[in-house]
Amino acid sequence: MPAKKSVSPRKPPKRKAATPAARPYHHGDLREKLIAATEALILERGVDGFSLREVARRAGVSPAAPAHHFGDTKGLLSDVARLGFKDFGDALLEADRRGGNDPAKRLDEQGIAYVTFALKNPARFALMFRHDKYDATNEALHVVAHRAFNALEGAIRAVQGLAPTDEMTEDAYGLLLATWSIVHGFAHLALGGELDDAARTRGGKDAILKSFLPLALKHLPIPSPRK
Amino acid sequence: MPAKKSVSPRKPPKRKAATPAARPYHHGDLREKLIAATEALILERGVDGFSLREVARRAGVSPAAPAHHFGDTKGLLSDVARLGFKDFGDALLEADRRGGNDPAKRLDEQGIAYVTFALKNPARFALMFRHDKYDATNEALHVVAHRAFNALEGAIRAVQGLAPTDEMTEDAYGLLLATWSIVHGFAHLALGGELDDAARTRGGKDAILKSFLPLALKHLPIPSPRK
DNA sequence: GCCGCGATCTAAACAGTGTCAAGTCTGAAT
DNA sequence: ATTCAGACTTGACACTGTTTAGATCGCGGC
Repeated sequence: MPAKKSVSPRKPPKRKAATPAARPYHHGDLREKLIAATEALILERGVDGFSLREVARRAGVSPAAPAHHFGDTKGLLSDVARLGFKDFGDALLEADRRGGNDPAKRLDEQGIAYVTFALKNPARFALMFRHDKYDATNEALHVVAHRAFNALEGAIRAVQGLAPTDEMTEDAYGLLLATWSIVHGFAHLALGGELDDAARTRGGKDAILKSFLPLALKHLPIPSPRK
Repeated sequence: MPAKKSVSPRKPPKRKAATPAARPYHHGDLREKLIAATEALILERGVDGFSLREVARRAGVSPAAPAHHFGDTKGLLSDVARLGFKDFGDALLEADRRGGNDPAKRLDEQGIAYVTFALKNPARFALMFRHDKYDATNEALHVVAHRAFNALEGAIRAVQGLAPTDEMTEDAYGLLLATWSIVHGFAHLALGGELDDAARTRGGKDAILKSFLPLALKHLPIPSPRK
């Protein structure tokens, strides 16, 4: 880094350099760059290994630069979490679509998609459910999070034969809780490494998704489309 | 703090103060004091709000004092987690005992105990499943953690009619996964505040434990003793 | 043409963190 | 009585997030 600068003692104060975007003071895409750097960093070091200064360092700006775009650390992480919830909701809705007209299949596909997303995007998923790390009052975030949740509730309603406007019955709510709990818990156990020992003895690397998850989901009393 | 010291310019180097344990340099119970302070602190500020210096401050010692008893921060948190797993295992085994000879009741009681422990000891529970916060290679910790897990597996075996020496069938392992996932997921959702909105509209403060949890557990296909 | 101006970024500082190296104190055994 | 190992303190270092003041850029209005 310093090698580059040592050539010219100070940046030549010419009005315009030969190349238009040689070393722009404004580089314009800093916001996106910071978000990308954040996602890479939490993937490498985990949510708690995140450091605002390290992100700024990777983006090639000063430690105070991110503040202008995101306010503070929580602001940046809120935006990353928001993007995570967006993709998460997309994945669930896509799975729901795959279920077609079969309510049980819709639910089954969503359950698989829920856990799959968590395992394919461990850092984002971990961040998304670490409420202390981002701003809970962020409205845009709340919207996409609710959208993802509603995908699940929609399938539950279909399974129970409820119209979207019907009030949730106790039984329907219980099933919603059970389903959400089981996929959420499975994702947490898998991400926490709690299933690694078992995976080592009972099949290969991806036994968790391919074998364990269906095994567990089979025990939810939904008329299973896949037996 | 300084007010106390300003009275005497320096501690009088008398051999023995009038009161034997007036301001002992060694106070002997620092280890326990640090653990207690840690549990209080993570309860107040969450696992991430923990600070080794703050704990030392509360125990009335210098920032470097804990190092001698626990090595580093992870050492201290490992011990706190270990104690948590000890009590957790106790709670599960006690619930198992309450189940008597009814395998389904044993499992049901353990499920309730699992979530109840999490909600009554939110900070400890959160720490216990934050593997990055403590030393994973800690042997004593691994022992008590495994003990808690075995309580659950024991009930599953009983439900499936397997002897303790029998190999777990696929179905039994699936049920174990499903049960663990559902209680673990439920606990995480509840602790994350994910159920608070629903709890507000569907019953009072403790609707989560008294209403939601049985509602969810009912959907596990175990011959329920309480129907 | 240029000039100001808001947006963007830097530099320096502050309070806080965990950990380490040295040094000081203490209680007890020798 | 002196030694001595353990318990603890002191001071330092490198790191963190955030704030303040100032430098720089690009663009719209004159």
